[in-house]
Amino acid sequence: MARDDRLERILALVRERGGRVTVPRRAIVAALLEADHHVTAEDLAEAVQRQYPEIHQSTVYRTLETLTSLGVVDHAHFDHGPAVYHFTDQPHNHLVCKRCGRVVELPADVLAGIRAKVAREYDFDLDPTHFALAGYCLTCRSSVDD
Amino acid sequence: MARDDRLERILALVRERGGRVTVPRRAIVAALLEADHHVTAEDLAEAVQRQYPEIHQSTVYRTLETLTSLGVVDHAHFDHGPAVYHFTDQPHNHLVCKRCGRVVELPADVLAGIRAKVAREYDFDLDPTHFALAGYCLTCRSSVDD
DNA sequence: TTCGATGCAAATAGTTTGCATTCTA
DNA sequence: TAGAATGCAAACTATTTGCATCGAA
Repeated sequence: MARDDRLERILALVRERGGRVTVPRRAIVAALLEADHHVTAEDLAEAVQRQYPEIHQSTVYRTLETLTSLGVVDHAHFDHGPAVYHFTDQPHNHLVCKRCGRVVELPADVLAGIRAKVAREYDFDLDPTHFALAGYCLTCRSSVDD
Repeated sequence: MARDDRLERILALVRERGGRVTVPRRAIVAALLEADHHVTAEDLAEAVQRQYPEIHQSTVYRTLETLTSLGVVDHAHFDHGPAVYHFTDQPHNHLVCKRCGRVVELPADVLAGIRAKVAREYDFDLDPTHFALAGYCLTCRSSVDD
């Protein structure tokens, strides 16, 4: 299946960079492929530990760091709370409600205009997906009372 | 001077809400008025402690929380590292370089268009100043090598 | 058989909380 | 003088690091 192909392709990248393909790395990448959405390092550790209980959280963090430097993985910050990891090939933004914490997804192209403008006028290459965008969802918006 | 007026106005707000005006609160608000720019809770604690060494960090956090719920103060998150506090009457965005950490300011109106669009199409009232926007500054952009 | 990766424990950074005490209103 | 705010210490969450050991290449 395509998922296995992706797994092998990523592991090959690791090798090409002089990295080693280990049981934990394979398991962590596989878990990320399976989750593939808004997972924290802790989520991943849990998933991986169902099969390999001895794999440590710090290994998960280190592997995610490695994958990040390979450009395969990136993370985003939601309001307070842990970072969430995702593959770099599906860029999208997150809107996080400051009141209820609900997360709304936003296709990356919605911010394309701003990105161009900021590049032009501020010499800054925006990666608008890195941080979530905060605000209030419709429900909480109407109940804001302060 | 105008700064003292602002101080008193803010403290009056605290009182109106049933809060109490104490020495620490006065000192913390004064310190924030003096700094008024990209200050962390720790910065504020330090500033305040030069005059009142016994004022504790946790009091600073609690006071900032109070001021936030009054709508006077807000904070923003830069890439990793502590939150920075500012008054709500000077909204602006921050662009933070993922490589060198440099912070570029962006007038709030640059994102006004997006804000309207997101409100219209996603029923979400964006507060784009809450999180910094990440990316690469011109200098680091040209030296990105991974 | 070397050196990169791991497991574990401990450190770290930023922030929050419980509780007895203090002091504003 | 009631109860809000404080100081202090301790807890907590997310993440990083040092180091001895293990195992992929």
